[in-house]
Amino acid sequence: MVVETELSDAEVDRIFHALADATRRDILRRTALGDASVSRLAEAYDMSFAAVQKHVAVLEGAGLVTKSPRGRERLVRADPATIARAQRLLDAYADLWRSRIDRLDELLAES
Amino acid sequence: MVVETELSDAEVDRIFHALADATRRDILRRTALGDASVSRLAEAYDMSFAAVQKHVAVLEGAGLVTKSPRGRERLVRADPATIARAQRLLDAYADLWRSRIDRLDELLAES
DNA sequence: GTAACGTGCAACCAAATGGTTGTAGAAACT
DNA sequence: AGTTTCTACAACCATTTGGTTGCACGTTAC
Repeated sequence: MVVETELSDAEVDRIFHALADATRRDILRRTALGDASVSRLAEAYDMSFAAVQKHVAVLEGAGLVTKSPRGRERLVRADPATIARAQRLLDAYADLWRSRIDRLDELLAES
Repeated sequence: MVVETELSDAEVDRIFHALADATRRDILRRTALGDASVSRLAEAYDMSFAAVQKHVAVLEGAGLVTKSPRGRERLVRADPATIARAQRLLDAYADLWRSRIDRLDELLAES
């Protein structure tokens, strides 16, 4: 059974903030396809290793990826559970919209 | 028929950045439930009218809400199409993860 | 043991963010 | 006509962000 923790505003902030950068979305894409070390990821972008390290830290702080030591390197892997949580957040807004449409339909039906 | 425009990195940046703030998410929630003027929205938050105005501008820049003049006020309404686009973006990452699982399953099946 | 590699972290810097106050214009009310 | 309401926008300010370089430390390779 899934625990389904409640997300605080700050946590949701971190998730969407982490997704609001093309480099971080690309890192998420790569690590969703397969684990990669930080230096391996850094090779792919036109910026310093430290910059990529910071991006990974932002993703990690949002819970979108986890890091596990493997020898001298750290393997970065995407956490699908957090992605699923973000999806459900957007579902909630879509639901609000649908409920609004339903209410408008009711009002129109009453006339 | 739906046009289904391709989203640029900058547009996706704006969508997720707009969602990365609790006040803006609440504005989106309120306007999804029903249109509201900027000043009506501003009453709900403990900050200046100008600050709320800026938040609405960020949501508008991301395409998550639209503003239409109604007398001297501007009605803010949520745009469900952009919310749906954001959902599909997250779907894409979830799909990547699923394809990875599938590949791992194949590898295990081969052994 | 020494050199090279991978990582983490601090210090620094320019630009963006999120808030403020103030000013000004258009629409509505009396 | 004059006042109030709603909105827009500029200027300003503190903090955060996203990048840099440099240094320290553990791990692997020779």
